[in-house]
Amino acid sequence: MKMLIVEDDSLHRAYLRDTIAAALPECTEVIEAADGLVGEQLAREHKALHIVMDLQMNARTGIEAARNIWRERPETCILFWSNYSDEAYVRGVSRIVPEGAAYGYVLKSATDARLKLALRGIFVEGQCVIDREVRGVQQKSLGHRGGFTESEYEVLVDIALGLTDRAIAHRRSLSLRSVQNRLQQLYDKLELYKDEPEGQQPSTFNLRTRAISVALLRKLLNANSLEQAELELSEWRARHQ
Amino acid sequence: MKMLIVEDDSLHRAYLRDTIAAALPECTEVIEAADGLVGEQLAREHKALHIVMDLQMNARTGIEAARNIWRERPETCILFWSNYSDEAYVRGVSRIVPEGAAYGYVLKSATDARLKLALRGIFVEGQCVIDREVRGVQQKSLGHRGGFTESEYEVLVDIALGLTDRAIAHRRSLSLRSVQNRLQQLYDKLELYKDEPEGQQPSTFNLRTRAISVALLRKLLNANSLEQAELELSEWRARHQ
DNA sequence: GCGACGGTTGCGGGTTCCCGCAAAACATTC
DNA sequence: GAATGTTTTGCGGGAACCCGCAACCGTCGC
Repeated sequence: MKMLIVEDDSLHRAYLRDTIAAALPECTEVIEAADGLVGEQLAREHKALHIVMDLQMNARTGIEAARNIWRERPETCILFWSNYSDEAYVRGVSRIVPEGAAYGYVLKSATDARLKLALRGIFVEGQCVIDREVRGVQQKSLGHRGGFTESEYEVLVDIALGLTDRAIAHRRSLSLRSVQNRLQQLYDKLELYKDEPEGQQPSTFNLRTRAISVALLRKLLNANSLEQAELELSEWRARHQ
Repeated sequence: MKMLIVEDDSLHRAYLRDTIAAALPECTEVIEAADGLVGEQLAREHKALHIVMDLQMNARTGIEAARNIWRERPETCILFWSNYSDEAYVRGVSRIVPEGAAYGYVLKSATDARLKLALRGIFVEGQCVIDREVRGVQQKSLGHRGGFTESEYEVLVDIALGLTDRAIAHRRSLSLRSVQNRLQQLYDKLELYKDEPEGQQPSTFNLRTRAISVALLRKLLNANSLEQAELELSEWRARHQ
């Protein structure tokens, strides 16, 4: 079995190497990459089918790298090993995992035992292994309890990119009014009206920017997801001269 | 010499412990904390005067913890050891370091040798040791080459929190128009007009939200600094019922 | 004293945004 | 097909925002 490690922190890389050696004696070869870009290349060269991947790297995000790798070889098994369980990450991952692929999402704060279990589960048994904390976030984002629909999430990203209503309408092929409706739903679900003072004085908050603010605080968005979205936006803008 | 380590990642904590033992043989006692909150408490209990501190922890940010510690004992020496050199962090740190205190800012990607040098420089010689990359950011933010003045930075934070012009004016004791002037300077310096298409068609970007977006992309702001600012805002709002 | 300069404030108009109201389009169910 | 619910769209008004213009201050240097 060949294993590829994609992780920018050398300490964590060393730890992974040791833990993999201990948990997977059948693993004969370990390759390492320090960022998503070379990770992608190595995966291609070595036709690696087993990958442990950090999210949050400079040259290329773990999510981007994984998407490209899965595009070429959808049967690849990938274990995402991250510090955070931000909804932005969880959403990003489940958006790209191909039909029936085995993958995992384990937090770096997990114990040795948890990580080893996940390694065996994914790479030997072909299971999906998702940490409890992560699972919680996943459920919330998909289930209807305060979760956001795909279209609401789309407009959230769009206003976070700084687009106007009109631009969003154009991009998503909607009428102006529909965009504004979605925004309203978004404002409702984010509970922007909660922390407004009671009185009738003009409100302290600009809803549009406040929405971005609380989305960031709630980890619905993060810097990485924004960067990604920015890329997609400029691609789109290039296509539509 | 007594040393306090405040760092949430156990691997990094172990690495620090080893490196400190190697670089500072005069260090007789090492205490550890896994987040800012207990870091603060331990600093108080042990009257620690030498601290290595991570930024970016859950319970309490390194910056908050350091501010509180320095408030009590301004002669404490603190080495900030962080993954990133975001302007938001650098600004946050230099905002709280007391007159004449010895401190350091070293990136986690630095080599062993660099870290050891910094440890001796700060804790033995009482120097300030700032990594080159960090220094670059610091200069830019203070020097006038595209840097932001304190007041521009203030309004940037305020709109990122989602405040209206009126609310900002109230908070900062300015007229409405002055706030809008500052916003305009901000928009200029962020070069929001750059990536607008030439034509006369209505612009694709909402300046106010776009400003937040590019500030995040440029690391002028990050999730931590926003959280912090959110706290200060709610304190302020409590004071003004 | 005086002109120059940067920062502040008021005014006004054009645009965008927020959102209630109601009609239309589509999907569900009986 | 009739009844019901959901989503989309247009209209319109009030508020907030962007910003040019002009007047008003304080601080310099001379």
